[in-house]
Formats: sequence, structure tokens, C-alpha cells
Amino acid sequence: MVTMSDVAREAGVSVMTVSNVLSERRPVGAPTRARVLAAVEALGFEVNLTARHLRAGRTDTVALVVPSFHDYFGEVADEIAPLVEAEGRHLVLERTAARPEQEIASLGVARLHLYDGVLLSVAALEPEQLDRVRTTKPVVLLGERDVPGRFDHVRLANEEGARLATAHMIAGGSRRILVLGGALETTHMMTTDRRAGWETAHREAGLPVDDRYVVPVANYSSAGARDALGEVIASGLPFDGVFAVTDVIALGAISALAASGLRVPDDVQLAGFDDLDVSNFVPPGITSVDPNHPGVAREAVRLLHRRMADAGAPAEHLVAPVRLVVRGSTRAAR
Amino acid sequence: MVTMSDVAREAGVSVMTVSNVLSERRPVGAPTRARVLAAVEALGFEVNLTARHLRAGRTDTVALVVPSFHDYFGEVADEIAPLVEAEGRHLVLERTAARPEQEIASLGVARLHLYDGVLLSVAALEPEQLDRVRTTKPVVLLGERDVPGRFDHVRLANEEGARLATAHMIAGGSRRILVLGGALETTHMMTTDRRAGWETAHREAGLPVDDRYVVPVANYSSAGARDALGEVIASGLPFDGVFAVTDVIALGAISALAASGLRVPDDVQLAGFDDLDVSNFVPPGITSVDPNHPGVAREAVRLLHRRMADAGAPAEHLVAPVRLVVRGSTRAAR
DNA sequence: CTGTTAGCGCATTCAA
DNA sequence: TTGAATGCGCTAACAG
Repeated sequence: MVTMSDVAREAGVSVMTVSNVLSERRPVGAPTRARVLAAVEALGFEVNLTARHLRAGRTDTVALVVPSFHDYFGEVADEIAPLVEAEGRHLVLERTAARPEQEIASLGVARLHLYDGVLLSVAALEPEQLDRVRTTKPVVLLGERDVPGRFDHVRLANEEGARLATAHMIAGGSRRILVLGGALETTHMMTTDRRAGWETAHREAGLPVDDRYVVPVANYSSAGARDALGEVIASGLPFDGVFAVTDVIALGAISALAASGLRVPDDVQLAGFDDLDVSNFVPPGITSVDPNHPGVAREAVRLLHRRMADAGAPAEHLVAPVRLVVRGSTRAAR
Repeated sequence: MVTMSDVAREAGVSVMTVSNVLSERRPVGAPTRARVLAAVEALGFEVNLTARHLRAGRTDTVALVVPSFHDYFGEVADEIAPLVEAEGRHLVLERTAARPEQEIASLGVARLHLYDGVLLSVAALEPEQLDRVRTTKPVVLLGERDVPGRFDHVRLANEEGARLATAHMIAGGSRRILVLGGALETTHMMTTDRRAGWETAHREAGLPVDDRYVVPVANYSSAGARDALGEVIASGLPFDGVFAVTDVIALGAISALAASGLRVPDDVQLAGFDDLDVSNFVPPGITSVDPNHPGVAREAVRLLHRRMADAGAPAEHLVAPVRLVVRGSTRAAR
């Protein structure tokens, strides 16, 4: 590895002069500067950022830690990156290990010290586990689980979004709406909140709530959704609407509906959550709850910057508003 | 920040003993060990990885550098992560800046020194630019552009895949097949190669090749594809098949076809490339060229490990085989 | 404008 | 089994 010493020797100057030329933190005479740059070029020197980071006590890097790199998280990451870069920092993505129940543990808390700040997407960590995470690093949590109050946190208006989507389908004439990917557990998490919104919409419309219409989905995957809905269809349980708790699940649903010859929205209305890009393009267009990714990204980065600037600021807990994007998979109110 | 010195003082031992307890590189007496661990716990010590990395001269971290975090790259990243982790290293994702023409330049070559190895997905970098990247770091290039011979490189059998997909649609009866997202430029890149495969299939079938059927798509996005195909439809140019150079483009195509009342595959057959998850679920299922992501990931990581173990090994240039996955958007041979 | 000294936190080497 | 000295590569602070 070529170091500054090598460059300094080659250019016949001190190491500090090389450092000053490269960082431009102090003026350097033109001829000296030229010799240094020539030496840098000749030797192919690249500054060792690890050393710089150690010296500086910071890395100018922010990490976004996600359960997986694809779908929802990839889209959010692309929103966050420019905001972080606008402040002169870099964004890197880290993935929590395959077993989400480990999350930070699997990643190693020490790794967080590699970054000036961390956006941690909490998929499966319990509040108690999270509470044991003792890091002085600025951390902002993202995600739909409850978290200890001392953390900054951005979550979505899950129940409200689910209520909007369900009420819209009720207004469009549906009377037996499945909540696909819903769960009956009472632990507070995304799927519970969205099921609750589905229930609220029913109560508000004076419709009965039937637990048989709460259909779990393995892995929250499209494949799991297709299989689960296929089984419902095979069972003969009558339904005329599907609220999928994520768009990934809605995608599996539309596949199962098509396979059974059920028309969307004529026979079955369908709505999802997340407003992924794909929902805009899958015919007939999937009505979806838009969580406003850019807004969420902006808020998360804002909280992180605030926290980095003032470690003692009181924690903020934001609930990002959502709105319904109506597309062809649902009918207008009748 | 709590350092090893703090822990050492608290435990009444030397810094080295703390280091040894934590790294387990040398045996430490049980009572001493217990005191150290107690001090670590009491002070909430976390090892400073930046310092460790500087000292060790390596970071045990591999970077995957991609143009964007979503879609194709997110899916590949999820394949690569476990392979890297299996060797005891971490994977992080970095994104090249918004302007792909900058790519590495935007990222800063120095950043590559933060990692023991780099998988660089080359979307837009010209071979000449790449040639100026003088890094002694182990680097493996991914992507469909030509690259300087000294780099290890994994690419897909783009032309072959495009030929397979096109020939399949010809066998299914299509005679006027658009290549959506194709380009006529002669610079070697993904879109050129896939257009070439489309052309080869036509020649092999004795069908004429008409440049009007090469339709560029803005940004290679679904929205761009929908608009581009919409214009073709409006223009009245007759066609009965669409080869989309990516599945993202195929998704836009299926949207435009549905909007125009064209049935898939009855009126128009459709095939894509990449075999994204979504292609399996969008009715009627999008026939797609499967680039075998797990295989590509495996080969890329293998090359990187080889390069990290032996910097002087001759460069390998792999072309990963592809296969066609037939779904409902195309017809069986007639 | 340029050089010297010192030290960021950790782990290798050598000594006890 | 434990400790002391040393330096990884860089830059702040202080000379000159």
C-alpha cells in the first residue's frame, strides 16, 4: 500500500504537506503543490480512509440497516441516499442476518460504531431486546413495531391506511373482505395494526367482523399469498374483496385470483399497502395505500441529523400520514 | 467513547489483557477474565472497529457497489450476502451517485480501500474510464458492458437469452416482434447484445429484421416502457410480439397492452429478461430469461475470494448461462 | 508557507 | 499468564 510517507519522500516534502495538499485545509505553495500532485499520480496514492476516520473520530458515513435488500427496503434506500449525500455524507446499506429475530445482535453492535449515524429498520426486534442495545450512536428506528421511548422512531399510519383501503372497497360494494397477511395476535406490529384498520372500517360501516376472513401468509411473500388465497378459494369461503397488508402480498393475490378465473375488480376488489412501483403497472393497476416514501425518508433523515447535532434532544415518535391511491383493482363508490 | 484503556483501568489490568479477553487470541486467567468482562459490561464498552481495521490492515468487509438499490440489484444483493458472510466477512452495499456516468469517480476510489474486496456493478462506465481505475484492491466487475481484460468479470449470456426468448415467440406464431428497450448503437452493452439476440433469432427463422421494431425506452423504467409502447400502438405499426430487454420494461409493456385492450398472449406475446420475482405473479405470468441469480452470485463471490487469496491470478471472464422460463405471456409452439 | 511532535484505539512483538 | 513498547496512516496543534 502506498502511504503519505511514500508520497512525501517522492516529492521531497513532509507528510503534513502532502496531507495539506490533498485536504486543502491549508494553503501550499504552487510549486510544492505541483510536485506533491505529481508524486501522488506517479505512485497511484489513495488516501487511507480507515486511518483518516480513526484520526478524525468520525466517518462521514451513515448506515441504513435493513432486514433485506429488496422490494420495499430497496425503494426506500434509494430515497434516503440523496438526502444523506446532500449533507456531505455517504450512505451504506447493511443487512441484518437471515434470522430476523437476531437483527442487531447478528450484526454486532460494534459495527454501528463504524458510522456517524444509523437508520435501523426494525422488522422483528422486540422492544425488550431493543432496550438492551446500549449505543451512544445516533440511531433512528424505522418500522412498524413498538419501540422503547428513548429512541427516535418513524412509523406509518398503518391502521388508518388499512381503514381507508377497506372502507373504499366497502363503498365500492364489497361485503366480504379478506385481510390477506393479517394476523390475530395482539402484539403490536404492522400486520396487527393493519388488521385492526380493516376491522375498524367494518365497524364503521356496520358490517360484521368475521375472523375467518383473517388469512395469514407465510413469509409475507407473493408465493405465500398466492398459496394462502388459493386455499381460501378452494375452501369455498365466499368473498368479494381482498385487503392485502402489503403490495407484495397483493401481487400474490392477483395471481391466485387470475388462476381461479376471478375477475378484478368485477368479482373481487383488491387493495394493497406500500404503493410499490409494480402496483402502478400490473393490470388493472392495484389500488394501494401510499406511505409516501419520500416523506418518510425525509423525516427519518431529518431526525437523524437532529440527533447527530444534539445527542440530548428529546426523542421524537412520528407517525407518517398515508393516503389511498385508487387504481383499477377497485371500483368507484356505488 | 469508552476505550480499552477505560476498561483496563476499571478492571485493574493492562490494555493488552482486555484485548486478549475480547479477541480470545490468547488465554487469560479465569479471575482476570471475569473482572475484565465485568468492566466491559459496567462501562458498556464496544470495540472500535475503525481502530481495529487500521491496525489489522483489513476490514473483513466486502462492498457491493451498485447503480441503485432496488429491483435487480436488490435481488442479487440478497443472493450475495450469505455467500460473503459464509466466509466470515460482512457485505455492505454502496450506491454510485445519481449520475451513472460518473460511477466510481462519484464514489471516490479511496472508499474502495475501506473494503477487503469490491464487487462493482458496471452500469455505465466506459472501458477507458475503468482502465484508469488504478486500485490494488481485489475487484470483480459485474454487468453487461465490455471491460478491460485485467479485471475479473461476470456477465450474462445476453445475446443467447434474447435469442431464446425471441425464437420462442416466433415458434409461437409471432412474426412482428418489437424489441422494447433495444438500441441501435454499436457500443457493446446490455441493450445492444439483447437487440443482437433478437436479430439473430429473426435471421435464423428467415424473417426480415426491421429497425422500426427497435424501440428505445427512457431510463429503462416501467413508466418509460409504457409510454414508448403506447406510442408504438398509437402509431399503428403492426406487431404481434414484444421482447422486453428487462422485466421492468416488460411490466411497463403489459400495462400499455392492457390499456389498449390488447390481450396477452392472444394478440401479442410478451417476454422479458431477468426473471424478477414479479414476473412469476403478474397474470398471465411473464415469460422471462432467467439469468440464474444464485449462480451469478456464486461465481462473482468465487472470483472475488480467489482474487483476495491470490492478487496475481490471471483474470477470468465468465459468461453466465441463461435459460428461458416459459409462462403464460407466450404460447407453446404451434 | 512548511516541518515536527503527538496521538486517535487497537493488537503484534517482545519481555517478564 | 500478563505487561510494555511500538506503530498501523493520518492530521490537529504548535513551531519555525
